Amino acid sequence: MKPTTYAILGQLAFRPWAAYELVKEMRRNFHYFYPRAESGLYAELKKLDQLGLARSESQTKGKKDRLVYTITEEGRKVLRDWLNTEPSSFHLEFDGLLRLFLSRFGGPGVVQNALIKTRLDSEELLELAQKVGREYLTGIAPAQSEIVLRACVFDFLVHYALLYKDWAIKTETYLARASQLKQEDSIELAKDSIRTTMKKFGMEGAQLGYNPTPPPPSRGL
Amino acid sequence: MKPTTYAILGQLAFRPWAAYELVKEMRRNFHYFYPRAESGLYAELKKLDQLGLARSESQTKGKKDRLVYTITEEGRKVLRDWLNTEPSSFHLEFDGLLRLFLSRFGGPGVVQNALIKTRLDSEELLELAQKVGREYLTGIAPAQSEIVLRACVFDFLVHYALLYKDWAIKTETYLARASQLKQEDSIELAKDSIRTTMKKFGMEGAQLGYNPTPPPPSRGL
DNA sequence: GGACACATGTAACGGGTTACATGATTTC
DNA sequence: GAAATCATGTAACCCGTTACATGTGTCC
Repeated sequence: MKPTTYAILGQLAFRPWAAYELVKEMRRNFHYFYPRAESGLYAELKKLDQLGLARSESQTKGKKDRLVYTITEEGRKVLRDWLNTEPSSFHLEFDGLLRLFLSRFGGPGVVQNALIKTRLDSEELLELAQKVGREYLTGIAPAQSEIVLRACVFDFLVHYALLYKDWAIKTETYLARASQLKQEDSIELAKDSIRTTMKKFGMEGAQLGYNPTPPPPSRGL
Repeated sequence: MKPTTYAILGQLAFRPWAAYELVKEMRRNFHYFYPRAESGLYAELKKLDQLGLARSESQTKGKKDRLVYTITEEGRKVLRDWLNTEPSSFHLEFDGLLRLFLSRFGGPGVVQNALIKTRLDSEELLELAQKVGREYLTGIAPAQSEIVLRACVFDFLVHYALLYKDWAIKTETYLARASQLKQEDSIELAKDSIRTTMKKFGMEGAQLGYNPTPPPPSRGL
């Protein structure tokens, strides 16, 4: 019983699904916070059947047979038990940030690349979120009756996407600025940035290393 | 050559490290956006040596020998090449959100559990971030000279942590409120939430499904 | 001198992905 | 009727984790 199993079982708990539809729905629902390769899902469904947690029934649609899976009582019980289990922590892998971190060992395009990729991906997510949001508002979403819970997921996902987008944009600006400064000034800029973030969120220590009277930048004349 | 390899190689590019220190530093640096089991890192170091991307030299500290790894020219080249490669997308696994999504199939504590766990984890990250931030501001951070780039990472991580914390808190409130409403009202609440989020971020379609004159809640008398 | 954290691994296991395979169905 | 897309898998592989194993400083 691996986590993936429960994700599928959970999706099955809403209603019976034909394999393909189930897979598509899971992509739509989980892709951004619980991504799994589609091939794995088909395999997992077979196993659920073998274990007696779901039953498959062949239905004819058009000329092709398709397997429709239904959760069993046993399946519901297993799912319920898992849900009463301790959740594990969120877990992120952010390649772009790693590259930024190491960017001084690469060519000049590394940072740009990482930030652009981040922005594009976040925008893709935002598109999707927008589409889904509209569906719920117009009442045509496939899981309309689940709207109360789904609104939480929606909310998370939108803010999550915006985190990346905003970060990518502001970081681009920040690094562009920093690259035009003398080293010591760029260091001050960095400290300012850290200080600002800390202050913004009420973290203690934000006043550290503060230069009380920064010499005004001498402009000509 | 897997991503982990490059992460280590990258860390090695800053300076030579004794295995243990390297592992600790990587934990500190990458744990929240590129987590890897420590045992794997030791194994990976050996492989870097075999491949000629790093060289290990035994040094004596106290009475015990420790291997100190240094990146080679070849290693730097490999790292550089990788950095010029396309980054992959960010990739999140958020068990808590999955559980929230499926919470109606579990007992009553599921949602609470998921939200509490989320908040605790986010607070842990915030603690760490605060500590690191202070180190940079006071100038005692181990990679002080990297401050310009690290400030970006810091910024991301703080906002990332706050995303979870804020979300957990507001979701708790939202769901508590929703659970006290009649079903139709909770649906309106959900739609409002979706609408608000969409509007807040300038997404089109936020006006959909809007009930122009919601009947004022009738209060007694 | 017993306990506990430090420091470094290794062997086995397992979950998940990649890449491919195959028929059916629609499209032009 | 050729090409593309739908629908469903499967077999191989690989990356990473878990769970241990072992010696060594260090603290009371």
